[in-house]
Amino acid sequence: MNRSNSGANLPALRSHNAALVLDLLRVAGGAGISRLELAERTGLTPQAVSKITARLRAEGLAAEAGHRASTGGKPRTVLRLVPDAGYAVGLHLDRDELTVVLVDLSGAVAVSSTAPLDFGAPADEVLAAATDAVTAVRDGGAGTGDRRVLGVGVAVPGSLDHRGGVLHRVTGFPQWDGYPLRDALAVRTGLPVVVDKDTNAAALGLALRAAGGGDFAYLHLGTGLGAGLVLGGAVHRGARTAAGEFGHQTVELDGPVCGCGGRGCIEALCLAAVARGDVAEAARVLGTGAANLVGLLDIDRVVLGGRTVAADPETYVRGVRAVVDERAGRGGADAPVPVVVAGGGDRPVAEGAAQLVLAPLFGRAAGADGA
Amino acid sequence: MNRSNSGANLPALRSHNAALVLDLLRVAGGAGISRLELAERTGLTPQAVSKITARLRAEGLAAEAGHRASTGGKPRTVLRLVPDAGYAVGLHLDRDELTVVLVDLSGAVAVSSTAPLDFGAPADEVLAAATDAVTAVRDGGAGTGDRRVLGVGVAVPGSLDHRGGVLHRVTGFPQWDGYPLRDALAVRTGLPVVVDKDTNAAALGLALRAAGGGDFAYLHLGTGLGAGLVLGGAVHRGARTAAGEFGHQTVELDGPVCGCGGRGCIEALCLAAVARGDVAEAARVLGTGAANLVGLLDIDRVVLGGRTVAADPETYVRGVRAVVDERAGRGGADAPVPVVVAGGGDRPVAEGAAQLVLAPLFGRAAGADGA
DNA sequence: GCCACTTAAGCAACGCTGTTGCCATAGTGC
DNA sequence: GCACTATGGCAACAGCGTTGCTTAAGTGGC
Repeated sequence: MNRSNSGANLPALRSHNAALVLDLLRVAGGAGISRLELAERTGLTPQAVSKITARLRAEGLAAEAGHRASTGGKPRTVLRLVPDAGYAVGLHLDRDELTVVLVDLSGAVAVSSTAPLDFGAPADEVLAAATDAVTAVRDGGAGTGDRRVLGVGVAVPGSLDHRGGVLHRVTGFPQWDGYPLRDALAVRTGLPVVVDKDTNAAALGLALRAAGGGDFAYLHLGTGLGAGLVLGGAVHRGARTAAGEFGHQTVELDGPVCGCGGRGCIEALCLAAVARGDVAEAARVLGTGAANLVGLLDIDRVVLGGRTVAADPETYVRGVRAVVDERAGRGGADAPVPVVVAGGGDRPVAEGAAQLVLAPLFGRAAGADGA
Repeated sequence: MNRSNSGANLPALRSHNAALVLDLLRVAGGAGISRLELAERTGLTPQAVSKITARLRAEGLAAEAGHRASTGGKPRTVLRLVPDAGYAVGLHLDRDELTVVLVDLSGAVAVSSTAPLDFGAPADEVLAAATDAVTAVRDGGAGTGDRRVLGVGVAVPGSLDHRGGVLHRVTGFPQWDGYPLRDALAVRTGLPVVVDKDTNAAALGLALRAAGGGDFAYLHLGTGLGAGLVLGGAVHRGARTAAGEFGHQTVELDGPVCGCGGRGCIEALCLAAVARGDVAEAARVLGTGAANLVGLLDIDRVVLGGRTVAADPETYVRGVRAVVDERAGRGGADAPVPVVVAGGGDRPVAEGAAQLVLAPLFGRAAGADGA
């Protein structure tokens, strides 16, 4: 088990194992997975897996889906996740745009929409727009009978308190400082709400597309430069939800002054290169930060995103990969760390926000740090 | 529970809760802790705590130690860890020196010794010296009746594979590349052996002196510059035990060439400043890296160590603290991140190595990453 | 000095967990 | 058609924390 500070009883044991199985079903996707594979992966006995999957089937979360070819005996029964057993709303509040998605348990987007937003408007107006967007996707799309919506995940720019769901100051929008977004939206929608930084949401969503507990970094280059970290399968937030402050790391001692008051911040250098059209240099600077990160945390995979990257993804991937590979080569690493770009424009953030709600179901809630 | 990839059964549940209680007893130290406090901290019922502590007492790991003052009813019985219920050997193999310690469950050093070592000598010779040192501390000291030694933790410089206990190349000592140190020493001593990087060991040992699952960084400045990270109470190693590569992060784009082949590595800049006697500049450079780290991971506490730091601890602490505080102030953090220096010269590494053996007892084994 | 009250800790019964031993089911191959 | 193999469920079981109640050990009022 883990190093969480709380004791475990039988219900906790049960939900831990159920989450584990559910996560394996999720990762298996449409292909499904058999009971014996589940037993091997979890270390539980086949009988225990049978009991657990029976419960999941009774709850409607899992279903049998055909059989594998026999290997000399009774063929294995394939189980898969029932995607529409639950949904989550993902809401991305950006500075000028609102994106909302409805995703099912498998992570597939059922409904999605985008609208302009003035994040600088009074809180009530923004909240009303957000509430309307949530209501719209809950009722939208075809076959909208009785969808079980588990909650709303909200991704916002800037720093905040994840535990309390309270925003801190967002650069350029001081009126949000101290605003209890989680509780306010929970009252309006009648749903549980989780709030997190946009980069954390994106990182979670992108990390969940792959299996396992690998360590993962998402680097977002848009109007600013930030990072989301997923360590051991869960978002690493730190005690104050302040982790991921990637843009203001110093990569040039006594370098040019940054808007934050520091000197030689990677964000300032990167954005300056972008501003003068030197994409290759921006990618090299970004790659330097990525290489620092990979070396420091032994990250397994780096994903780039954000509008600026989306404008010229190949140059950024090539530039970042070059720096990361070169550094890794010096360290004697065997396999290079993959560097890829996130697809889908800004939607990964909204999808990741929805995953903030779903992740606990799959045992991927953060540990002692940011739960 | 956690996001480990393995299922949990009743014995796992039991040992999880036992470890949790044991960790609270360890942190409480000589002051002890009552059953009801344990119940509050763990979230378990008082009755469950009674059962768990009864088992621990039966195994000799815990004992009753007096009573608290009454608050109107039966006074609480204080429980404490029995330190000599188990010991661990910590071995620090450095480039020119061998340090060995015997610590008890509470982390107190019972026996300790240091001897010169030629790490460049043939492996057999080094191993023989290490084995002798282990044997000496097992039998050394007073009242050496029947100490239960749980294992040997070994800290070595340079990169390695923690899982397999195999060394990679150590700068300047290529003959160790691929050497199966763990198994070799396990055979010679007849004890379980755990191998880790010196910085990781030091970080673990220093982090365990405080309670809780805070995120902690140890920065070691000696012949090189490295870091050990403790996230959520356990060492963060990454999938390849490569995390903590702090010294070769770039803090000056196109800066001076470093021995690693890169440019502007923090290690090169820091050591260059040390070489020309500019301790304040070295501290500033180190502080820049520390601030990068604190911002990226939302680290709670930074500890400095290593011979170079030990030569002028106050200047380093002051310099690093200045940079970290200044950066934190810009980010709007409330409380400054403490920056302190590790006491005890090189012994923290050996003590931490011993904690590599003890940590699992207290539920602080690494998670999916490096277990 | 006695009694009422409060708090701590243990005993016994209980519900629920995963495990074990055994059996039914459903295929393959001779 | 039979022997064999692998899958998966049924039933009994040991062990976990929980619940309800009892006993132990103090304080404070009268």
